[in-house]
Formats: sequence, structure tokens, C-alpha cells
Amino acid sequence: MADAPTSNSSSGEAHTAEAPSYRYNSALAQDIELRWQSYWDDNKTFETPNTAGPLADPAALEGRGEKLFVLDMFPYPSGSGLHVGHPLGYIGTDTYSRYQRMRGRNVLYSMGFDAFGLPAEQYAVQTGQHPAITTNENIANMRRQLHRLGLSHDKRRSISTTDPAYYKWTQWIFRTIFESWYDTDADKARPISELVAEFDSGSRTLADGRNWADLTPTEKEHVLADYRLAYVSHAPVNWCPGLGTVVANEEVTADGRSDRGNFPVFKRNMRQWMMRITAYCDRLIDDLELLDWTDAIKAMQRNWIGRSEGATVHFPSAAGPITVFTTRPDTLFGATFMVLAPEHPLVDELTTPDQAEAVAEYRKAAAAKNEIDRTDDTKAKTGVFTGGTATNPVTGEQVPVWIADYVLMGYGTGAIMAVPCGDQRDFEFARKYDIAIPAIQQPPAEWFAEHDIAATTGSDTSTWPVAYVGDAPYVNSSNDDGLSLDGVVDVASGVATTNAWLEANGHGQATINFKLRDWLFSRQRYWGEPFPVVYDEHDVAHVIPEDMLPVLLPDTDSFSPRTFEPEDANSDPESPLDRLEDWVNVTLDLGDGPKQYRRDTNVMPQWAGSCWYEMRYLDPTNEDRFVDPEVEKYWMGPRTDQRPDHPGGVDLYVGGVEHAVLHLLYARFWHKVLYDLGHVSSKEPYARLFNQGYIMAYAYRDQRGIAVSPDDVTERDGEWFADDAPVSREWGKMGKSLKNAVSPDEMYDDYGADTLRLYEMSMGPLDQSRPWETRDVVGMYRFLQRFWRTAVDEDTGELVVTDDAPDDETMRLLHKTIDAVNTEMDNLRFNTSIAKMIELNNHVTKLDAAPRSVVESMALMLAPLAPHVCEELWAKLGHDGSLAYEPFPVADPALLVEDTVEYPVQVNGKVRGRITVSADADNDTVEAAALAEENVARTLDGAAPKKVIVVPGRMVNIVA
RNA sequence: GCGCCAGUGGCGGAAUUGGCAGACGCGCAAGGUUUAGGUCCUUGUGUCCGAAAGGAUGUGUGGGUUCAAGUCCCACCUGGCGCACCA
Repeated sequence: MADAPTSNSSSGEAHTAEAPSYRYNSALAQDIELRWQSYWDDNKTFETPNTAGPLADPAALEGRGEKLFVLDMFPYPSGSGLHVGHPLGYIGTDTYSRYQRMRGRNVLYSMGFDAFGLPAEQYAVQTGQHPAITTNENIANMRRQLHRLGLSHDKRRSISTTDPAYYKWTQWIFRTIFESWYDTDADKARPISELVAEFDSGSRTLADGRNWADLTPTEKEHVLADYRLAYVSHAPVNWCPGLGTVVANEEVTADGRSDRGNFPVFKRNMRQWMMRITAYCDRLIDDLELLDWTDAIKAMQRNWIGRSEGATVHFPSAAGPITVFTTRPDTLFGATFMVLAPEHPLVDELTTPDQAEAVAEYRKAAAAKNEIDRTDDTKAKTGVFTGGTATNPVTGEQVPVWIADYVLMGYGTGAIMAVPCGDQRDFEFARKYDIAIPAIQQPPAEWFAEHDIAATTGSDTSTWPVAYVGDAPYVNSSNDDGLSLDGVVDVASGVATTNAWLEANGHGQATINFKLRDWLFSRQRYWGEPFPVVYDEHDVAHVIPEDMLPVLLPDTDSFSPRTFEPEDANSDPESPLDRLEDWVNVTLDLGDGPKQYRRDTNVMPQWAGSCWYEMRYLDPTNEDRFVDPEVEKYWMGPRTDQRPDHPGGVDLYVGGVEHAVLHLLYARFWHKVLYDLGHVSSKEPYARLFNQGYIMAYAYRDQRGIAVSPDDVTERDGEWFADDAPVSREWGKMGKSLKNAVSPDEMYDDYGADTLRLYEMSMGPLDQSRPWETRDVVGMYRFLQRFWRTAVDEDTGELVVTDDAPDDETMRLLHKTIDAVNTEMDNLRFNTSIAKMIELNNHVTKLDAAPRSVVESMALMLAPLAPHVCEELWAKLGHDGSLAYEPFPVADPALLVEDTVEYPVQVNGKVRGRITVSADADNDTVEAAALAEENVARTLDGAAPKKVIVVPGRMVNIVA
């Protein structure tokens, strides 16, 4: 072990004449911090050994305990650098990692960069500089800023998604996904070669009745494309002319605009790459049960996947059967009309000549409406009758078929059956267009009373003001073909009975419907991973063989994508790679001799690189695999020793809630494919997810609405002014646009990194958003100053601790603090952990001299939070080397037990006095002492208590 | 509309199982150090009454359970987040 770095302190220079030379101030803090950061680097303090491969180090592993994989959501290396809001989560994970190392865990903790994507490309377009250059500069700057914070990363494991050595494996995983299919019988992904073998052997036949053996190779490829988990589709996609690319459903906001740039998005049929994430709908929902995530995030994922159970029902019509999805097949007897989306393919055939004009007009109007108007549910429902009818399969009656824009082509089948008596929307629609509303449930008397109408029975609903939504016995719900629900109350059995009948009679079947669509995976951009795909002369896609990866992103000056007028829905995407003829046209030998191919010119979406990055930290230099299976198993394998259904994955993953349905859903999907194919041992990538809050800050705008720096704002009588002009105040996430960003560099200069770290951790619980107040930072600065002063003479820099044993009270407080800090740190409650240590320190400052043992314990306990100053004190206390692997203090249970206990004594719930009794006093003794207490006796005024409750160790309550 | 979360001093926030509300920090006040300011140190600080002792009151609102409620139950109000004409 190397010696601790010695001080080359020039800290005195920056002080004013009167200030002591060795006071803990910003200059001294900076000196300490820079020295220890170099020490950690030079001594490879935070390098973590693997069990196998290049990073294996059996000797180092010997000294470490159980593994722990702590992960931050890796950042996008933006050009503007960090502000103090960014590292909140990183400080939390660093503190936790340092704490767990001291608890003996072998902690893997590193940081990479998610560097492909739109902002780098847009910045490059603005400056004319290649995105690779700006990206590398930004990464270097962010590395510097993070390093200055003292984060204990294993830097050997850092990756960038833009590095060809990394994206080689992103392409490899794409290739693997392309070369696999979902076997619904086995309920897992399997290699496509096994599907081909089943077709070849005849054990599996084609659904359309063709004979596999008779197909041409191209026809076979088309069949396989319908099975592959990555496939080219011609379906409607989200085209964003303003960005010049298509985007995924998850990247479109509720008002139909792009997540990035806020441009309009249009539904267009285009040929694009898709990922068959829908094959995993059930598992993505079911396996949420195995995860230690918040209910909020789980709910968001469930909601996004949108599983609903119901039935598909076929309504025969002149244009063929109209299929609807319903969650309430039990209400079929009340279905008196149908509504199709205006774009529904059967509309033309159903429309009668006399309705043709009205239908055409309505469809035109609907097409012209943007998503906002179309989905504005405050507006009255409109619709047009097609003139056509369909047959309700349970009643046999002809029901009119309408079109209305509140029915969406993108959900279910794009057609609904309307049950006006039981659905408020259908009820309003039926009333407006004079369609029959027969009752199929008998509402209870209270419902009629509530709406102030006379109770009705039978099918009459003429007096009903609204639909009846609720459970009630079915009425008028029988037919002559053996289906009867009349009298049944239970919805579940009504649904089951109806489903069975539908299935038996060929009218439909029980169905589970999902909101989730397949993942649109291609983008018409430059700065992303190229697809490892070429097309032959028949336009059949071939993946590039493994040994020919990576497909390098070609260098070019022409990286600017073609963008369009944001409203130009008819424009066509044009990838920058299209222009590179020399690159696009290529001669390759894919196993059947050299042939001409055309490269795919799309790139992958930003999310691709983040779908598996945590695994590359495990084995960053492996050239043969994306991760060595043994190494993956060590770090991410299921911890069945903890609980039998543990899914494996990262032990603690910290990041913002904004990735709830994007990154976290995509990464789970990829991970499950890799699991199915046997490439990883873990079912899930992230066993425990913790969502940190955001740092918020006030922002000010002048009367023109332009953001004003908070530094220029003064407050008078609850109003805010900048240069005597009134400004308005708002509340928002810290950032550049609101001019309310505070740079960590400012904090390093004024207080040092340890103070910044402590302040951010003390502001409140890690999962809560909190306001930044620069003026509050000084509190933690003063704490570190006081702590420093307990151990070090401010004038001489000499250690001033006493070797005398601490007094009893100090010992008890120390061990109480140790006990509490352990618990708080285990649960990521750094704010309360800091409070306990401040209490202990405040006690120690009142002593004549600080006992060495107390200062040592304090230095160790505080080290995860404020590592630099604690390392310095540890060295001053005479220890060699770093304290990073010193055992974290453990409380002596004997010192946690008090000899005497102070009881508050309540009379009728109000505290009237206190008694101190021996800790082992029985209840009668405590009761007697309580009744004897002076103020209690006075309050009771001689009256005999009705009841005395003694809560052992807690309190006494006397009921008078 | 549906789902999730949260409301505690001037501010950020503490308070395992119901058991002394306001830990810790900021701010503020008074005092000390200092030529002064700043720094640093000490003490005080929920609100109301009171010189004090002490008393009353107090965790968004209204009810309830309990010897005892910030904590549990019911209804409501406010704010935040997510989804949203989802059939």
C-alpha cells in the first residue's frame, strides 16, 4: 500500500491576514481534494476485480466479499457540461458504493456515455464540425467535471456507445435479434435456424396452406420475415418532417408532436425496421412482479403495455365480417350500433350510395384534423352513418354501422360495438343520433333515486339521463341459441359465459389486447449505429456475418440530414447515408461467392446503445463476445439465495423517472431476448431501480418573457425586481434555458467538492425533487469546518485529538450514531445519516478535546459522503493509504442499551411531566413513579386515575 | 375521466411497529471575537397569552377508530406526475 499523499499546502495564500492557516476553507478543501483524486487514480484504488477474463484478479478478489453492481443511468455528453442538478444521482450511487466497499462488498461502479443521437448531430450541423469530434470533446469535459467530484468509478470499464469496439456488439445483438423468432408454444425466442429446420422437416407447416418445400428462396425469406424479431414493415409510422426522420411511438407526445424538437408528427405508411417487442407483452408485464421498482414506474410500464382482457367478436355484414375488440362481451345484447374508424378498410364497401357524399366529407374532415383536435374528449362526439348494417351475433338483429373519429384505427381492430345503455360515450352518441338504447342491466333503486327519476324496468331507458355503469343483474340478455345471462350479477361469469358461447358458435373468441405496438427501430439520421444489413437483387435483407462486424459508420462531411417544413406531411425521409454511393453499393461474399449488395442506409435509434451498456462495463475489452458468460453470471446472475424468484440484474440502478417507458422498456426487451437465447443468465437487466428526484430552482422572467439570471434579482415585499423592473418568478428543473443553472465548478471554487456532495445529499430524500438554494450550501461547509477543527489545530495544522478514553455519554452517543448511520446508509437515506453525524459532532465540539477513537469513527462514517476530507484526516490520524476499504464502524450492542429510561408522562394524552427510572423497572414501578411525579400529581389533583397505560421503554399515559 | 404520489415552522426537511411533533440545516434575533464588515463561536427561535413559571393551541379540511393519530379508516380540498375518446 502506498503512502498517503503529503500536503503541499499553499492554502495559506488565499486566506485573509487574520484567518488561521489551517482552517478548512475552500482553498484547503481544493488542495486536499485534488491530491486525493490523484492518489486514487495512481493507486488504482477503485479498480474492481472480475472472476474471469482480462480484468480477472484472483488475489484482489480474495479480499473482497459479495459482489454488488451499482449503476447510474449513463449521461448524454452534452456540450454545455454539467450543472449541479446532474450529479445528484451520481453522488448518491458513489456514496452508496463507497459505503458498501467499507462493508466488504466487491462493488462494480463505473460510468459510460450515451453519445449517439440527435443533439450531437444538430450541434455538428450548426458548427460544421463532425459529430465524432464534438462528442469526444464533450466526453472529455464531462469526465473532467465528474472526476473533480471524486466519484469512485473503475475507469477501465467506461464505454462510449459511439466507439466502434462498443457498437460492434450493438450490431451483433441486432443481428442476433434478427436471426431469431418467438416460439409462442415454448414462450421464448429461438434461433431462426430452428424454425427453418422445422419447416424443412415438415414438423411445422405454413399457416396459409402453401408448401414450404415449393417456395422459392425469396418466398421463404418473406415467410421468415413474418417470424423474425427484427423485420422490415410497411405499416403506418410516425413521420416527422421537421426532424427529417421517423420516430417511435414512445417518442411522440400526447399532442402528436416529437419528443425532441416539438415538431408535428404524421402517420404515414413507410418501409421501416421494426422490433417485435409485442411478442414479449405478457412477460414484460408479468416479470414486473420480480422487480424491486417503485409502484409508480411499474404502473407506467403496465399502462404503456396496456393489457386488456376481452373478446374479439365478428359481426357479419355485406362487406364481410366486421371484427371488434371489446372488454365487455357480456354486454353484446345491448350493442345496437357499430362505429368504425374513418380509415377502416371496410368503410368503402359498407357505405351506401345515398350516404357516400356524407361519408367522404366526414373522412376528409377527419384526415385534416390534427391529433390534438381529434383526441380532444371535451368536444361532442360526431359521426356519420354509412348506410350499411351488420348482424349482432347474439341477437341476430341488424345494427347500423357508423364512422366516427373517436374510434382509432391504431387501437384494437379500429372498430367497436357500441352499447349505449352501459357506456356514457355510446349513450351520448345514441341520444344525439336517435339510436335505440335498450337496457340490459337492471340498475338498483338507489341509482334512480340519485338521478331523481322514477325507477324503470325492462328495456325502457327513455327517462335515463346517463348510461348505467356498474354491476347489476343482466336483463333482456338471452337468445334462442342457448346463451342466457339473465339474472346473472357477476360480470366475470357473464364474460366467461359469453366467450364460451361465441367460441362454440364461431362468432369470436376470448382475446387479450395490448396497446403496445412493435418498436420502430430505424432512423434517417447520420449519428447512430449503422444497420449490419445489406439487400440483394431481390430486395431480401441479409445480416452481415459476425466476423465482418462492425459495420463502421462511414466518414463524411455531409452528415446533415434532410429536414423539411415541419408541416410538410408529404415529404419523404432521406438518410444522409443514402448519398454515400461508394459505401452503399458493396461487393460481399456472404457464403455463396462475391455478389453485389446494397447497404441499409438507416441508423439505429438513440435507445439501441443504452439497451445493454451495463453488460459492457462487466467485460469492456472482450473482443470475442459482448460479455463473457461467466463474468455476466458473477455480476448479474439471479440471487436465488436472496429469494427464489430473483430475476438477476443490476443490484441498484439509479436514474430519473423520465425513462420509465422508453429506455427501461426497450432494455428489458433486449435483455429477455438475450436470456431466451442463452446469452445471459439474468431474466431482467435491473433488479432494483431507484428514481432520484430532480434539483429544481426558481427562474425569473422580465416583462418581455425573457429569462433573467437569479443573480440579478432582488426581493422586496414578496415581489421580485431586476434593475428595479418587476420580474415574474417560476419554478422549474434547473437548466440552461431558464438561466437558473448553477455550475459545479462554482461550488468547487467557493466550497470544494466535499461540501457540494454533502449539501446535495443533505437536502432531502434522494427520491424527492428539491429546490437548489446556493445560500444554504454554507451549512454543510460549516459542518466540515467544525469537524476538521475537532481534530486539527487551525493555526498549526497539527492533530489535536486526545488519546484519553471518551466519557460514557460520548461513547453511548457514538454507538447510537454508528447504529443509526448504518441503517440510514443501507436505505439510501443520506440526509438523516448526515443529521446524525452532525449531532455527534456538535456533541464532540463541546468536549475539552476530541477523543481519537470518536474522530476515527467519524472519519470512517463520513467518508462515503465527504471522501476527500476524511481521507486527509485518516492520514493525519496516522494511517497509511486510503480508507476506502477500511471496515465501516459497527455499533457495540452493549452500548445501545441505556441504564435508565426517561418516560414522558401524559395525563389524558398531554405531557405533564417526566420521570427517569431504571431500564429494567417493571410496569408497576414505572406507574408508581409516574403518579408520584409532582406536576402529574398536581394535574390529577388527588383524583384517582381511571386507567394507567405503560408502554415499556416509551411512555406513560394516565387516563383521569 | 382513470391511475400513482404528496400536503408538517419564514424555507429545505426529521419523526420503524400509532407512543414526547418540528431532529439536522438555512434564515432570523441577541451576545462574543474583530478597528469595522465578513468569517468564526455561543445562546435563542412553531403560533398565541404571559416578565417568568406556566398555560392554550398546532402536521391541508371535516368526520371516525383509539388510553394515545402527522402516522390507521371514511369523505373532501389543493398541488405534482403519468395515461387519456383504449372500446
